[in-house]
Amino acid sequence: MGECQKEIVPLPQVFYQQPTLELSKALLGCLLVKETNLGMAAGYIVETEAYIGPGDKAAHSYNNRRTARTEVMFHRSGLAYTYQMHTHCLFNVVSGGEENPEAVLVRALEPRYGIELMKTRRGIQDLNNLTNGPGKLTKSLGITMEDYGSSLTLLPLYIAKGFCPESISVGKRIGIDNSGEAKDYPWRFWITNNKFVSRHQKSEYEIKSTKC
DNA sequence: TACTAGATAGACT
DNA sequence: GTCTATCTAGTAT
Repeated sequence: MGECQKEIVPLPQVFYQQPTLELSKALLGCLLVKETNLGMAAGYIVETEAYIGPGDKAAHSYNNRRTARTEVMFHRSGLAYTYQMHTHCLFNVVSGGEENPEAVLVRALEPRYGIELMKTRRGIQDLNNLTNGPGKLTKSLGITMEDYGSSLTLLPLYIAKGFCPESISVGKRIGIDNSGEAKDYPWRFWITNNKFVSRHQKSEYEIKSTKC
């Protein structure tokens, strides 16, 4: 409302061609946008996890498992990989390039645009509880299985430039306790001290941002 | 902090 | 047909 949204445009394909771990960090601070006939909803990405293909037991594509569900992971980077989990839909960014099935899970957002719409979709008023989890953010933005395989460089679902985080924390991934040694890999990234992260956890280390 | 129910798609036998 | 799962919300301890 009254805010200047003119500069919100999708990031180019080349953005998605960096290595998955780099992409996971680069996505922090970016704006995830979904436009529907109800309006636009968007938030800054504040938490991600990397899932690195055939060698990662926690990844759906472990051991190059190629099924109807994981098919899109084998396609080009920058596509949306949505996945139904219990009653929720989770959103991943395909990475790694053709025939290299990697992905970045977006775990939490900081609400930015369309906040009233998000509250309506979630049926709650608490801003702090709106998008602080992978299932919550998809519901807030209206991301569904219909977005499976869509390009993030095109409307209605896309990622745009946001801000540059001062510090990034690194730790173990969440919710993959049955994945053997893979559960200890430090492939979770979040913006240090951001209150919208899904879970507060001790970081293994922190990265002071030098890019942007 | 710990547990449990909810309620569903996809993978596999 | 059976089992598992990148989760959430609610309740009990």
